[in-house]
Amino acid sequence: MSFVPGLTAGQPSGTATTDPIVRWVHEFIPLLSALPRDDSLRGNKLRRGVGLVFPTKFALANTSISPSRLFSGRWVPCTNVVRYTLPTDTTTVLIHTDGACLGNGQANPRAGWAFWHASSSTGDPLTADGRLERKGPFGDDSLQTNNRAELRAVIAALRYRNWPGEGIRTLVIATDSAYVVEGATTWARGWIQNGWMTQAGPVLNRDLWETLLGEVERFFVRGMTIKFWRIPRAWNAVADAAAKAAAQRDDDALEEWADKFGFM
Amino acid sequence: MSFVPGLTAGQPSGTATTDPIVRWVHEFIPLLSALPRDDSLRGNKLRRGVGLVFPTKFALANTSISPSRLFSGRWVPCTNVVRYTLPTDTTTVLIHTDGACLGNGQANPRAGWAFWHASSSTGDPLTADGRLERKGPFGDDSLQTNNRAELRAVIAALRYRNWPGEGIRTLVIATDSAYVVEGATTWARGWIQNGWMTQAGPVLNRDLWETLLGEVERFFVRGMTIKFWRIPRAWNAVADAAAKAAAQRDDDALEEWADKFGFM
RNA sequence: UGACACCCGCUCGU
DNA sequence: ACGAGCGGGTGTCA
Repeated sequence: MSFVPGLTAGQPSGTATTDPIVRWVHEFIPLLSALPRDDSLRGNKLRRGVGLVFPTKFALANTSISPSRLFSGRWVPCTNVVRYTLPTDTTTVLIHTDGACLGNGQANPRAGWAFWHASSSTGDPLTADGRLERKGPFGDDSLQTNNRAELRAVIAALRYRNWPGEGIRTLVIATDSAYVVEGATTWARGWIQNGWMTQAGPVLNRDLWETLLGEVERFFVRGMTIKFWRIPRAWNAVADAAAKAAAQRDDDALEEWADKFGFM
Repeated sequence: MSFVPGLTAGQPSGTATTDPIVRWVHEFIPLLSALPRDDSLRGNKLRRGVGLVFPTKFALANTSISPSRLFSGRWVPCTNVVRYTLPTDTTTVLIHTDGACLGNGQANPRAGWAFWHASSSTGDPLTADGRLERKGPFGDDSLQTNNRAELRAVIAALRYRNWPGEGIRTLVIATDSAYVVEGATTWARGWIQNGWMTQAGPVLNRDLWETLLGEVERFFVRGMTIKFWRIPRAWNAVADAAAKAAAQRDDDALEEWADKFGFM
């Protein structure tokens, strides 16, 4: 998690220090005062992110070490599932996301999303999935595209459960989409500063980007952090298969945005 | 047979005419002046095509009419074989080609090619076949793949005999490989214009594509035209069986490219 | 220009 | 059921 540059820019450069406590105060106090006064950060209502805080890249992401080697299954009693956590820090949980769009860019595209968040006690992967809705989270008509599906998968994962309520302090989102990872961790800063413009015009899928940032902020004030990990496609087979299957399902795409909450 | 766009672009659009003679002059004169000055088009030496002329798709290729219904066997005295020609035009001859590659993409692939060009007077199909060489026509090391085998089959068929010498004016190559048909009739134009690049990098099997185009040009100046027909796999059983058998033969693949010329 | 996805099609195979 | 060999395209950004 890193902070929006504008909020910390006021700190005189002469006061630079390596004391982590001092750094924390300098970074955190202005951030708290910038929190929205309304209650949009409470509850689980959809909200647009304001650039308060941005996700970062998963630091342990290495050249060739796969998620399955870095994270290990750990049985979670209250939910009765096996989540994948760091052996050194069981409050850091891994989720794989993926989007699919059959006929992407063609006449009748069908987009679907999925994420893999746990395994059953018998070892079967537990996934959630769905068709991409015809409307965005704020009611905008939208197209069925691969990139919207990738973004939708992440938002679905973030909104699936009250993750901090499970004691999770860091959620690692593993995806093969550089669009998602770079957008959330790098490009979003610039977009917020320049009014959501790109070289070629307005940023596309802005509604989903803002929703994603909104979720990150909602979790931030509850002490949970979001990290992104760009993984090779070959490491994302479970979520990939689920997303393809969801896109293929014969039921038509829902008209309106519809959150899917996990049991409990 | 169609002409390279750049060579006819000089014709003022105002002179458009439907007179076939005039059209022929406009198209053919610049083409002739673009012919290579050297003698690379004479004899039967291997040469790289330069984009002078491209094969086209067989126009009579229809939804569901099979080669065996469209072409009929016709005894050719001087060679003592039965060739398959159009009843309405016995100078148009049909050849089936196919490539095979056992263990394609695996550790030790074995590629072979075959074509079916005639039948004996007793009705047995006459085919030619071989293993794919380890080196390309210009000496490049190359892999044993299905697509190289498909291309090799076409080149082998074209170089098998002095076809125009038999009075043939159109050679129809029937293959189940869309890679071969689209590549030769559609994609090759673009490749020549942009330096043999594709979205993902250099065009693969360029040596074989250039050789194929070279043969087309060699025949063009002798008044013979090459047409391609994409047929379903089920219609290519004879060539398929021969190609598989050639790939399976225990003799190792030849190191160097080796043309096979038919008897006579 | 580059990158990562998402596909569509045909073949070749295990 | 799985994979590779090949091409065409769009979705998106820097």
